[in-house]
Amino acid sequence: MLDKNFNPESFEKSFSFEIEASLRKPNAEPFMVLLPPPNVTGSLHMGHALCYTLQDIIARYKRLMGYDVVFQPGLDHAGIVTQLLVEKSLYEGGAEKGSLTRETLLKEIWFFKENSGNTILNQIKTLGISCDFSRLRFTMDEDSRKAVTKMFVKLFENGLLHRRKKMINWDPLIGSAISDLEIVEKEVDSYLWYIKYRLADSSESITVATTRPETLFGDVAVAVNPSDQRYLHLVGREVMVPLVNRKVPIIADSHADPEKGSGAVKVTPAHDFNDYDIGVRHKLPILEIMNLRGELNENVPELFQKMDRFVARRKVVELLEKKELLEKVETIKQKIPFGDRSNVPIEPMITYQWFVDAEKLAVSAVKAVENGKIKFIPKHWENLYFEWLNNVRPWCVSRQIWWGHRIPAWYGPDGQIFVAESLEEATVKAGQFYGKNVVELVQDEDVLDTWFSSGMWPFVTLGWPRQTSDLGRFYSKMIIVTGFDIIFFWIARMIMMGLFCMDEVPFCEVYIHGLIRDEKGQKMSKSKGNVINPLDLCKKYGVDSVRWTLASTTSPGRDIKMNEHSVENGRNFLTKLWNVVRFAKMNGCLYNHDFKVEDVSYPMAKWIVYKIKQMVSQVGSAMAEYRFDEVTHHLYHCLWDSFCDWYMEFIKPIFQQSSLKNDEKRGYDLPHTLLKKDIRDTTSWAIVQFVRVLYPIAPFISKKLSGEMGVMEISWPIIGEIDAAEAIEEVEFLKSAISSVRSMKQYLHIPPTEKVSVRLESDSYDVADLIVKYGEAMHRMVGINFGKITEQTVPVVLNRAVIYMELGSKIDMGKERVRLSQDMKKLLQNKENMLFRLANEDFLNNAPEETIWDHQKRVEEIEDKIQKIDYVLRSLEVV
RNA sequence: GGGCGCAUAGCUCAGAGGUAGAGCACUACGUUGACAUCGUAGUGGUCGUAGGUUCGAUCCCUGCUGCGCCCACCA
Repeated sequence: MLDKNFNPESFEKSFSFEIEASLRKPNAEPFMVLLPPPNVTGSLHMGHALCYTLQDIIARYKRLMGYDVVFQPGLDHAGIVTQLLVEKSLYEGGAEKGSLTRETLLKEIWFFKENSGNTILNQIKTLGISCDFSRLRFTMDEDSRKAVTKMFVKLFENGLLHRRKKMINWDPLIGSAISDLEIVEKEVDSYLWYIKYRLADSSESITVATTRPETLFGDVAVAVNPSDQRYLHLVGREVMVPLVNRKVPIIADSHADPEKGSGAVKVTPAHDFNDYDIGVRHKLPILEIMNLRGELNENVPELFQKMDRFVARRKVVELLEKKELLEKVETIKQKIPFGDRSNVPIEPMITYQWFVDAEKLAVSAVKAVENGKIKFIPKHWENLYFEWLNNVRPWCVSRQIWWGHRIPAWYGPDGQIFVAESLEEATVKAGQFYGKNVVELVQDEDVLDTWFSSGMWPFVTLGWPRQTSDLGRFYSKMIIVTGFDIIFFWIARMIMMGLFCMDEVPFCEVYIHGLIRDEKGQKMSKSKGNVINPLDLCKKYGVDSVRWTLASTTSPGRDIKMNEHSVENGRNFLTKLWNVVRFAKMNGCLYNHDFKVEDVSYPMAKWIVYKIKQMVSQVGSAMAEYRFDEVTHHLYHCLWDSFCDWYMEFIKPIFQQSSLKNDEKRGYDLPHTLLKKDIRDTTSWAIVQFVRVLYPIAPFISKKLSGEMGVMEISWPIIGEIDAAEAIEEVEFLKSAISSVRSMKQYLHIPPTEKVSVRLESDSYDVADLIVKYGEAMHRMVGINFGKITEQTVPVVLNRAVIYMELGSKIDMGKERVRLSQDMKKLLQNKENMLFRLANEDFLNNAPEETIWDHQKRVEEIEDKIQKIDYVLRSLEVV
């Protein structure tokens, strides 16, 4: 027997889903869910919990629907993050800065990976995520290394990958190039300094406004707008760069904006993207004044050499002021780019890097979404995808760090590049190139952007470059579930690389979920201290409750405001189900495998079968559309409202009849022995359907309760056809009768426990039959006895029936009349509205037939009620 | 500057061209055998704003306002 208390912890640990996750169905339709591989350094946060839960729901549902499902787990080596983290812990452990060699650091990181990489995997298992862990992959495992290397060579040989000297975003803290995507703009308080540049050949000067005075050492020109009348006469003349007194020209370039600053701008091609472009346009020299650590180099006066860029800034300003070259200073709000991992301002630097021609790869990637081969859910995210890909710039894939896939390029003594899958191959190529056998080759020091390997994940996890059977079977039959923030980083790159490499889209659906926020709608962050740990929630409320809550609060295109309250809600629902099963077992219900819904005859049973059939189909449609909120909604209301509140209450007398004494039976005897078995079977059947449909969302309790009902295998319900129209009518009538009587009792302040005698009158129903079938239940549910009425009565007007309640002297006839008159007024108003519409010719001509028919039916119903109330009102007048 | 999303009950959010919904909260009443992690009955909304299309708009279209986000630029 089940515990009285619902305690998820007591059974959650006893279920493992590894076997069913690894089960293959070679003859079924293939379907794959590709888990976005979490970072090895990661630990589970709410975002993971949501993302993974949704995928798990999909994977489990697809399994139930008979698909051959691969739910592929993995871990991402997360180059920069991991290296920073391990370095930090080593330094904190006493290692001297700069003392680490490539080999020792890599050894340490691998050690860290072996020991900590499992943390998040175990957390994923705790959440009940049914990945096939026997397929676990790591983005830096040997197979991945081979694949990445091959891809690099392939891109290179197709002319889509080049090594170029270009200006890139340099992160001085990490000491590496980073891509455009790894930058975050931050608004900071800053200054705009107005600096006087003296003309070389006169005492005149031109004022230049800048936010970066320290870069003036690298100035090679001053630019003004060609249409700026103030400065036109100066174009072509020369100015002295302050502090170094180097002559540079004044040039006309449209980049200079007369509205901004002083209208004149210093040009530093080596350290600013726009200035670099100006430099190219005007064939200006490039003067680099900074090293890769963000310190000024030997091209600046000695005083400033090796000085940090921000220290140098203060010093420069100080000196300019002293020399009276500083005209004025404005305080401004400025947005400047920061490295997203290092959180330091990035520095544009001209360096050699490897670039993928993303512009070329983007063409087919855009097409694949345009022509519907890949669908985003919700669809509007496609706009974002298009916007980015249509303006995509070369992707800088080289990183000057050590943790990652080493770039498979080797350099000859003269700098000649040999891109190959191995040193041996490179050596052969070099031999051919130089015409001799022994050539000393040096491998590129850099590693690849982490997203390079992630971008290949859909086919690498399927075995590529080996032509495995999985690769042919599951590639492009996938769904990806993820947050919008990695549409560029990951989704777009998977599509580009997949199309390039496999000539086919990697997946067909991309489900983009919302962000989890705190209850005030703020982003969760450690610094704000508003982080909710999903595992804490699981511990407190049970994993299933958390999963249920995540599913029920997610809706397309909307972020989730998370609070514990909503988890309580989920827990309460599961508790309800738990108690349903307790009730069933107390009454001897066990799943009967021979039971057929077609054989059900008792109307209440037919009704619940119908309700469940309807629910299953609604849940199925919702699942197909990934509307997890609707899935839970339908389940919730079918179980709680239909099954618990009505079905269970109605069948109690049948289960409990035997315990009643004769004088308590009030003559509502039914052929109980027969009925009891039918009802037991129906009840068990119903519970099993609930538990099955619940399985994708709350697998632990589903398994547990399914077992309790005697069903070991969970499968999706298949429900036969039944003709339930009459039963539905009857039950809906009973429901409205009971609700109305309850309402009336409350209205008249009759205590719920007080029994009331009633008389049911109807020309549409067989009153005696209803009383035999449901009298006992109605007695229990509302405290009414069917019998003779002698005293004053109050009528409860129903559809096609009236119930008269005996109330003795408690009724205030005057009050009753007022109440009924008010009801009447509303009904008349309602009827009038309907009739007005029905009298409108335009309405009749244009509205769909169904709508018109609906209106007419409604009028009939209203008229019936009006008639009854009218009748009752008149009878009250007689009294 | 370009783009996207959102605006419905006190709160969190569904929703559909034809009688406005749920959960929570709130009010009143109620624990004898499934469940107080509960039950019953209620209160509560001119669906942001101004126009347009339509027989009919809260839903479709346009403008506006407010909030959130993305991209680009910023000397």
